Amino acid sequence: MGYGFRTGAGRGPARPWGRRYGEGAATVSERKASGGAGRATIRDVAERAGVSVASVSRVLSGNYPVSDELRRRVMKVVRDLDYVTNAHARSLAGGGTPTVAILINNITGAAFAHVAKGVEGAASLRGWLSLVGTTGDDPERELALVNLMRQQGVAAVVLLGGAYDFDEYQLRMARFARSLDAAGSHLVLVGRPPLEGDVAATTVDYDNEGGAYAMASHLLSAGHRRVLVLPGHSELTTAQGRLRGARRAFEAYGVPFDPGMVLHGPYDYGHGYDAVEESLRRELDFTAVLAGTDVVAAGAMHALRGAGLRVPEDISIVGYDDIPLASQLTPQLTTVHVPYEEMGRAALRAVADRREGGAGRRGGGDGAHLVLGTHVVVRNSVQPPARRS
Amino acid sequence: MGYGFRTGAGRGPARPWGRRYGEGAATVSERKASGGAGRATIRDVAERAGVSVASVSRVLSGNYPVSDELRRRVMKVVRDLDYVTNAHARSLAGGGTPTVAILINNITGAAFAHVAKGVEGAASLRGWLSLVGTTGDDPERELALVNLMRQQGVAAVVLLGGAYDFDEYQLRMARFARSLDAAGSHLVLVGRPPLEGDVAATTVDYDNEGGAYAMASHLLSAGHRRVLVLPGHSELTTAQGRLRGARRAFEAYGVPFDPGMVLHGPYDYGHGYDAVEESLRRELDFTAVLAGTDVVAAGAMHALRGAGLRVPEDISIVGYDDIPLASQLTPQLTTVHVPYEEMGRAALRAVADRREGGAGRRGGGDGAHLVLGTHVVVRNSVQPPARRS
DNA sequence: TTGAAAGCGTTACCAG
DNA sequence: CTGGTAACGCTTTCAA
Repeated sequence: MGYGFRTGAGRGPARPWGRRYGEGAATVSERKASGGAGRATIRDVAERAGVSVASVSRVLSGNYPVSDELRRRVMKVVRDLDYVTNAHARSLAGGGTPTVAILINNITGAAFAHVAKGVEGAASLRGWLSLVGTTGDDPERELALVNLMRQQGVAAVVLLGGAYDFDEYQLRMARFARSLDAAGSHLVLVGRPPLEGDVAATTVDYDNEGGAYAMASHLLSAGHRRVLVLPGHSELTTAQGRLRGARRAFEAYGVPFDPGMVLHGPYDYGHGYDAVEESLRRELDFTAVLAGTDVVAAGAMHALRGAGLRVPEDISIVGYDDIPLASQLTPQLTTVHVPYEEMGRAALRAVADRREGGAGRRGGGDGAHLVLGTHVVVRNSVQPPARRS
Repeated sequence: MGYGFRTGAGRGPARPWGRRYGEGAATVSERKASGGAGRATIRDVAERAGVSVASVSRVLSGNYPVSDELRRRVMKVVRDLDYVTNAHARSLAGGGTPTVAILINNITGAAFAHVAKGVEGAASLRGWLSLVGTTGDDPERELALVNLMRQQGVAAVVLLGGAYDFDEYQLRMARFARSLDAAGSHLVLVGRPPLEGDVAATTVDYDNEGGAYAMASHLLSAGHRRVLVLPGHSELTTAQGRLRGARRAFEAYGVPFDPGMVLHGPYDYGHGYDAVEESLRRELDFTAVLAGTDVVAAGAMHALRGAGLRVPEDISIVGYDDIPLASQLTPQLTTVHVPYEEMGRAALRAVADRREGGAGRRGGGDGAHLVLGTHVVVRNSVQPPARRS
C-alpha cells in the first residue's frame, strides 16, 4: 500500500547517490553489469540465480532448511561471482562474527605473543575473529583503543600485561568495564590483578607471587643469602607481586631481606645489564640475581660475563616467564614458567562461555577471577654460592 | 506521498522485530528508556539533544561546519550516554575506519612481531585499524582467512613471511590478489618474492639474497672454507634466496661449494641443534656455521657447546634476521639485519598511498615492488678458523 | 520451502 | 547551518 520501501513502482525521487540494483518491486532490470566496480552484493547473487535475496541469505547462513536445488544454484553463482558476505551489513542486521580485541603495550614482547596466540587460536577455533591493538604504554591511546573497539562492537576486549597501579587505574578500568558492559561487550584482564568492587570484568591471572616465592626459595635453599633483586618497575603490579613473593621466601627462610639489594627498572635487557653493572661497580656483595623477567636475566647475565664472572659458577641467575629465550641462553636459565598461552585460551573461553551462558545477566557483579598456576623450571643457571675471596 | 520510509503516519505493518524509536515522522514518543539494554544509537543522542540525527552525525564526523551551540549540546549528550558510533553501520553507509589485515603463519616469531609492529604503528598513526590472523602454515586456513578479511571489507591484506614455492602457490596468490582487488581491497606480500605476471599485488621485500651473499662473504674473507649451511626448508622462498646468496659468495671467492654441507630444515631452534649435532656425529669437517635465521644459529650454538666446542674460537657462527636474540646470545651473534619494522611501515604506506592516489586505477597491472636493503651486523661470533688438529 | 519487505545505525544528499 | 530521509547489504519475520 502507501508505505513500503523499494516498492512504489518507480515513483521514487531522483537518486544521485549512485548505482542501485533492481529499482521497483518486480522489475528485474537495470542490473549492474557483473564484474563492475565494487563488491558483488547478495542481490547480484539473487538475481543471477533467479531467486530471492532471502533464499541466498538462507543458503549462505546455513541455519535454515533449503532445497538442494536452491543451494546448488546459489552456490554456483557465489563461486562465479566470487561473492563474500559483507560482514558489516551482516553485523548490522544482527548476525556477524564475534570479535575479540587484544590490547597490548608492546607487541614485541615474547610473553605477549604467547597470550595472543592462545587467544587467537581459541578464537579461530570458534570462528571468531581477533583484532590487535598496541597502546605503547600510553593511557590516552589505551582509552582511544577501547573506544575504537567498542565502536567495532567487539564481543570482548582483552587487556594484556601488568598494570601500573596508579590511583587513577582502578577508576579508569572500572569505567572501561562499565562502558563495555553497557555496550554488550566485556572486559577481560589478563595477567593483572582483578578490579576492586562490583565490576563486570573477568580476570585471568597467574600465581605471580607464588612463582616468585618458589623461585626465591630455590635460590635460598641452594644456599644463597645475598641476592640482587630486579623485580621491575615499582608501580607495575606484576613487579610488586614478584617482589612480595621473594620477600616472603626470605622471611620463610629466616634470611634478612636487604632493600638495598632491590633495583627497580623496566622489564628489558638494558635494565638487567645496567643494574648488574652498577651493582658491580658499587661493589655490592651478592651471589645470585633474581630477575623480574627472563629478558632482564639475559641482560644481567651479559653484564656479569662482561665483568669476567661466570654463570653459575660465580653468580647464579634466575628469571621469570619461561619464554623460549630462557632455554636458549647459555647456561640455560632456571626460571618460573607462566602459562601464557593457556591464559590466552582461558580468557577467550571465559568470554565465550559467558556469551552462551547468561544472556541478560549483564550489569556488573559477576567479575570472575581465574588464577592459573606457575612453577619453577630448573635448568642450569643456579649453583650453590661459591666462597668468594 | 505514497512512498517513503518511516513516514505514512502510523500506517505501518506490525513490527515484531523489536524495539524502534520514534515511530512516525514527527512523533517523538515511544522513546527507549535511556540506559536500557544494548548500545545507545545516534537517534538516542539526537532525541535527547533535541536535534536531528543528521546534525549528530555531522558533529561526530567533524567534517562539516556546525554551530558551537549544536556541538556543545550534542557532545554533552554523547558523554552522558557514553555513546560511540557503530562502526558497522558507519562502514555500511560509506564512512568507516580503514582496516588492514595482517596474516602470519606463526605469531610467536620475533621477525613477525616487528613487521606487525611496523604495520600497526603506521596504521594507528593514520587512524587505521589492524586485524591479525594466524594461518599455522595451513593453506586452507589461509584461504579461509583471506575470505574472512574480504568479508570485513579490509583495505588491504598483508601476507607475511616466506612462501612455499609450490606450483599452486602462484595461482593461489594471483587468485587472492584478483579477488581482493575486485572487492576494492588489495594484497600486499611482505618478505616474499613478487607474483609473476600482471597481478594487482604490492610486494615489500628485502634483499634476501644480497644479505646472504654479504654474510657468506664475511665468513669467507675471515678465512673459512668449510662451512655448514642451514638455509631452512628447501621449498621456502627465503631459504632458497639465502642459499643462492651463499652460493654466489663461494663462487666469487673461488671456493668450491659442497652441497653435502647443506642441511635443510625448519627455521627453529631444534633444527639448528639437531643439524649441528648430526654433522658432528657424521664428523663433517667445518669451521663455521651459516644459519638461516638467528634462532637456528642459537640452536646450533647450543649443540656446539654441548659437544665441548667453543664459539667462535673453535667454530664461528652467523645468523640471519637480527632479532633481539642475536645480541642477547653469548657470544653476540654476527648476523644480517633485516629491516622488519620498516617493511611493515612501508607496506602500510604503500596501501595508504595507493588509496589516496589512484582511485579507479584498479584492475591489475600495478604490482609495485619495493626492495629494502639488508646489511651485515658484525658482533662476536666469527673468528678466523682455528687450525684443527 | 520460498518470496517480500522492514529494520539494523550510519552517512550524505537535498531542501529549507 | 540544520532537518528529513534514501541508501548501504544483510537477516529475519510474516505470508504464501
